[in-house]
Amino acid sequence: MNSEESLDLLSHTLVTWYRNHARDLPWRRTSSPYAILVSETMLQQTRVETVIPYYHRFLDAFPTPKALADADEQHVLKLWEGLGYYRRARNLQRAMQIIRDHHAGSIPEDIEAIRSLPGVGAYTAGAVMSIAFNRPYAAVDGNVLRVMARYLGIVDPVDQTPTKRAIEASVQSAIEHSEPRLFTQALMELGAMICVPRKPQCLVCPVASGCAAFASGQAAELPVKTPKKARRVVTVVALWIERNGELLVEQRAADGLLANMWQLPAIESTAPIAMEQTSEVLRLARARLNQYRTVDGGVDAGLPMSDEWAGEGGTMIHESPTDFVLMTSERHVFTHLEWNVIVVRPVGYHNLPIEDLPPNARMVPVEDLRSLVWPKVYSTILQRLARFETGN
DNA sequence: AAAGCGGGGAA
DNA sequence: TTCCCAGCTTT
Repeated sequence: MNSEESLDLLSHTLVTWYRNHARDLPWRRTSSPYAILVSETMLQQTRVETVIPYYHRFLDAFPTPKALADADEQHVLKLWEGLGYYRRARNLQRAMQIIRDHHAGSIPEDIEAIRSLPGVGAYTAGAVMSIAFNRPYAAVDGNVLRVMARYLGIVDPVDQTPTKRAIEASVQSAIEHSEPRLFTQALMELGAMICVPRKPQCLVCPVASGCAAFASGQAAELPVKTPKKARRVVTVVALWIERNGELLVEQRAADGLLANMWQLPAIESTAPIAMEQTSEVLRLARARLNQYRTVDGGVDAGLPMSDEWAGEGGTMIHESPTDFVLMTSERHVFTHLEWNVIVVRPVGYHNLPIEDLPPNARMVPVEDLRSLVWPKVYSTILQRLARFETGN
């Protein structure tokens, strides 16, 4: 079988298999390009089972491009809370603002226009064109890279640009001889159900007869990927400062990790710190607390507190190494780094300048914490320390 | 080309 | 633990 014949087998046999084996997924029950774009965005680097409840809640709240474009960003993030890669949510909203302002409120049937939207790359553009509009544009995701690397017997690393381009060209060739809407989904369905990363089910694969890796017995060894860099470990010392039923919280910066989400006031140290190293944790906690104390002219770090701060018989925080109490700790692993969050409460310190907080900080009643948008690790911590529920 | 960007499920 | 998931953007 030559390569043209084997791609022809893919184009037809795979689609036939898909007609009989497709899972019943929510986004397969719609023809709305908007709903399909929402699903594709949520599905980036995220498993189908994880996405399903988010997909329903999100479309319920934002049923049209305009509804999403006009929404409050924190509302959008709230419905994305727990799903991760939060930039996707903000990009999707920006994209719908472009659709509202420049495309009369509907997703255009135009590959270039779709591809230019923020958060839409080659895969998502191809997916929307093929799935929503049934147009022959290749959509190559991680499933497809794996399936095609095996099917074509590609031993070069699939995460390298030249390899990926070659696979995209093959998929493009195949989809042009197929039913685009079905072909794109069939390829991914095969990757999800049969041609899985470990222990591929070649004996029930509908296209095994054309598969190079099956012929050579290499299926389980493909695809080849370049090794990933090790994660950094970061210690995060977070402050629990509660007064009159209100907790001091901060909104993170508008860019970077967990952008615009909320957290406890925290300080990071790139040097890994064992929990037993109390002195280093205390040093970080003091440094962070001092940032608040200097907001309205408090004392400098390391100096005794002024009379203004020593009121109510509060314990001076610099007097002893026992001026903070450990409340809890939580480890959280991201793709590229690892947080060890240590939550400490200052003891006997009651006079924070709550009338003069920096613009990103607030005192929030404990019962209202759930209305803010929290990263998973803080959601876990708040549930433990404040009987707090977000549903995530 | 490499790195940043979440969270969870499976082996 | 490690891998990787319907990836995109920035540097």
